Amino acid sequence: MRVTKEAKAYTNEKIIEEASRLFREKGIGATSVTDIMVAAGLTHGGFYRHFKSKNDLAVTAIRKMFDAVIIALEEDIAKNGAYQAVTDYIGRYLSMQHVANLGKGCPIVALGAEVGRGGELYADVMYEGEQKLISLLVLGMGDSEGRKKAAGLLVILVGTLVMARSVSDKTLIDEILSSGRKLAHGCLEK
Amino acid sequence: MRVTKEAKAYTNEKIIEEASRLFREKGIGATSVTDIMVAAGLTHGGFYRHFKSKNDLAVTAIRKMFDAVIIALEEDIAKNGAYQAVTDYIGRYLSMQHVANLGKGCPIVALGAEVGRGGELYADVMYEGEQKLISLLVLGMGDSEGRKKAAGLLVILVGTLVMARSVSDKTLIDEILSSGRKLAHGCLEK
DNA sequence: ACTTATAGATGATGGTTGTAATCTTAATAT
DNA sequence: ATATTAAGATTACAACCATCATCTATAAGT
Repeated sequence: MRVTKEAKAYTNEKIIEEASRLFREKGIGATSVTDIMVAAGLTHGGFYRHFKSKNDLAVTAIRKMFDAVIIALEEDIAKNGAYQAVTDYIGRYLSMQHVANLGKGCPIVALGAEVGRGGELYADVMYEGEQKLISLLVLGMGDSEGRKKAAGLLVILVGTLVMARSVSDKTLIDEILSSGRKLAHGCLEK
Repeated sequence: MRVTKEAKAYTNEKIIEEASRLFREKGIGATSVTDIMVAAGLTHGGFYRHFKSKNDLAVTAIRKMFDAVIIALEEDIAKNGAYQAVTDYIGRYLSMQHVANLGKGCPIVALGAEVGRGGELYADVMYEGEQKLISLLVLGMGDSEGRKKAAGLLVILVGTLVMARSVSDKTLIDEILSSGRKLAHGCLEK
């Protein structure tokens, strides 16, 4: 049964949305096309009317994940100024909620290792997203050598979250997070 | 055909060895039992004479990966002193070779995200390995608050490598690595 | 020497995977 | 109003997957 253009556009967005949640929750390889379509309330058959392949969707979904982070950060910068926005960002990033909420979390942490194995397939989207994110973080840094320092901040955030998620003891997670926060705030000084 | 005890022990070790390479190269989920057994020069059937399940092997293999790092670091400490050994470790960790050589690299970077999704399955081995590694890194740190600083150093190493591997442009990788090195050496001061 | 235990090979299990063909139905284009 | 197009459902595919049962040949225990 054919549907309206609007309905198709809605479906398309829904697929991307569910995919970007599932990919982060379970990994790209461990998420099947059927998983995604069922989550979107459809059967698997219609998938290829929307995307050329699962990899095609994955690239689109990763771009979407970065966009969400970037738009939220931009808005916060516009509202509260860059320094406050980046400080907030650190707080959110290195929170227990971010450790637990795989599906909405940072794509670098969730997918970095997996896309690193995929050769050139995902390198471009990751590069683009990371660069845009760093550009925004720069605005909140002290100043000189801002870009290098911002990249350093992102490295600390990513490393902390990967390590926090790799263990399960809450007390230990707290320790890792607080250690990461200290390092991260050190990046903002001067 | 039954084989000698020695032959079985050799096979057992070979399976673990090939698995720890393949798991890091392709991920645990993307590596099949058959992949591992073929790499070890056998067919898939004998696998369950050695391990109760694929997950059982994965836990063993992860422990082995950490052990290799830890033993090498201990030896370097014994030979050249802790400060020099940790400095060397940073150099090796944040090298182009480590970015490229997935199969022999740091298990936290290669598997951190994937085991983070596996619930309690792998949390203990990861915890153990990370703690032992941090204990050794402490020896090379300035002194006071050594453990917290060592954890911070490991966070920086992990974050840098995850990011470096997520992109493919050599120049960019170099930039990320050099930025990580600067941060890492900053941890050693004072 | 003879029995038993078992490492590894072969083959089957029931399941899942990404992708493609075909069908149905209703939205568009004419 | 009719013809065409295409979104999504159904079904089919060939290829995998982890695990298990069975077979074999031989090492280990007696």
